[in-house]
Amino acid sequence: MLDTKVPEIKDCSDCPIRHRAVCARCDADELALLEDIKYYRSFSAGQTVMWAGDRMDFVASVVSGVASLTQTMEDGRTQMVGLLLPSDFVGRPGRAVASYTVTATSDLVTCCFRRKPFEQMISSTPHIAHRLLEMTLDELDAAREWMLVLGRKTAREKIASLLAIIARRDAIAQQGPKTNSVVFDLPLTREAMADYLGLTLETVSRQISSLKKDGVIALEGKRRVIVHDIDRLMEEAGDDSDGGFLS
Amino acid sequence: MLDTKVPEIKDCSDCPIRHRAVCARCDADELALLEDIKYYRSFSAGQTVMWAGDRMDFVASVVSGVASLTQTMEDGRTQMVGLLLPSDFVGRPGRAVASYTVTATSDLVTCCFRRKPFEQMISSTPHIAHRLLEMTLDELDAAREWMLVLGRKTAREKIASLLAIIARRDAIAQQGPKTNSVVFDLPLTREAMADYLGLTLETVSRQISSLKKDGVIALEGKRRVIVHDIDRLMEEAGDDSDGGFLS
DNA sequence: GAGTGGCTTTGACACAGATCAAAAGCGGAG
DNA sequence: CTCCGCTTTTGATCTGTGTCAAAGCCACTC
Repeated sequence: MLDTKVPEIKDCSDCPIRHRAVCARCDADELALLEDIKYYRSFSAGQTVMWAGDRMDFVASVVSGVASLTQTMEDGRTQMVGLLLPSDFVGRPGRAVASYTVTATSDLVTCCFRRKPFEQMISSTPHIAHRLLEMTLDELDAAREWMLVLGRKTAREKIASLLAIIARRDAIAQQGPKTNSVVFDLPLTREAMADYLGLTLETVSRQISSLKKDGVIALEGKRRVIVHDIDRLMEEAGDDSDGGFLS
Repeated sequence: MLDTKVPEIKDCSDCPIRHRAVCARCDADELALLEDIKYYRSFSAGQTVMWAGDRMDFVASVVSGVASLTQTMEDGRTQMVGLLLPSDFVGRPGRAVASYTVTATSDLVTCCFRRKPFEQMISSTPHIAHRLLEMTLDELDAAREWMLVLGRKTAREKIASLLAIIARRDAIAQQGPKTNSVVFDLPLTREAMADYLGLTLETVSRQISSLKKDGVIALEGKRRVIVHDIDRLMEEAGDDSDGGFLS
């Protein structure tokens, strides 16, 4: 498979992630500077965007689709260490070599910035530096949340946690009237879920079947998930179901 | 136990972490501004510095000692999500409520900054903002490294990884002529190690005994560890022993 | 419509690490 | 010196998840 879709967006003002990405705080002048150093790239599902250890001459924002960050040990054990959704940032300013392998989990469009000029803009444009700090702090929180999942939760709780996270994100993105039920497509294969959760794909499959049998979720095909009662799912995840407000 | 030692440092120029903490890049003028909003606080080993959910009116740098960040589930399962060493930063600018419980693992001295004025300084002082971004990116890398340990390593590899990290830090701090052997004190109890590694304390104890039996490490008392061959330890940790340069 | 390849499910069994229990080591208080 | 409380070690057993193997399902191609 090769790159297929050419993205239709050309201008930042049409951009679907304009108000959430690194550029969120930029004013018109700043945006104009960014326009000069940016270019779009698309990848189809399964393609590797970059290998750990590769030289990396750009940083990027995810415009649409899902990408994953993974680490692999010599014997092949792999752990996903990040799930990149639209508006998330890829790459590390100040570092020339990629630390993680980045893979397009679904078809993917990125907005790339040449690294050197972008680094200069970080120094000269507080709006970008500040937004990047904020996003990095959010990612650090997410990583720490994930450490609890990896270190202390059972297989069933791990699956429920992952489903809850995706469900929550979709609930926010689709801003419907708030209900107790959500329907969404899993953007990950069983194997990718296993790599995210520190499990084997067989265990993932078994636990999904078990949650289905117990009526916590329902499936339509292999990928579409129906959650009738989010609170129930959160309970299965071992999280405070009331969001911690009342306790 | 109550606070005991009063810190001797009063001035930033004597400060042992002056060149590594958030203030590393500050010039004399900027330092003077920081001096106005800072104060030292000490904690003795075992004391809780702040509880998850507490209102938090300061951020801080660890000056000396070790602190840990932990998350706890309702049923008591605990996961350490960060190990804070001298120069590390505590707290999140822009957030009024602590996300994690912070505990002094050893006797601890912190340099605290009142949160509001510190946040203003982030906006007005690029040197601080930039250094904080850099430190946050480093912590994110460390958290992701740790996700691999939690998700994919065996108990023995987890212990070896933790020892390797502490050994590496000590080797750097003590800047001796580079040898293949290191001696250091564990700043953590078996239980704290278990909470860091997602294991039980019994498993931690057994694996340490096993590494000792196999000659990978030696112990002097319960806390002092002697590593004769760091490469051997790195191998046990499942990491690239050559640091990835040759492969 | 049969064949192919990728993903997913299910089953049988093995084992690493958890759990439960007890004893040993060690430092501080009286 | 002895007692007490805390941490650590060690032992016996249990169990959740991994491993190995086979079959099912689905989309696509020829």
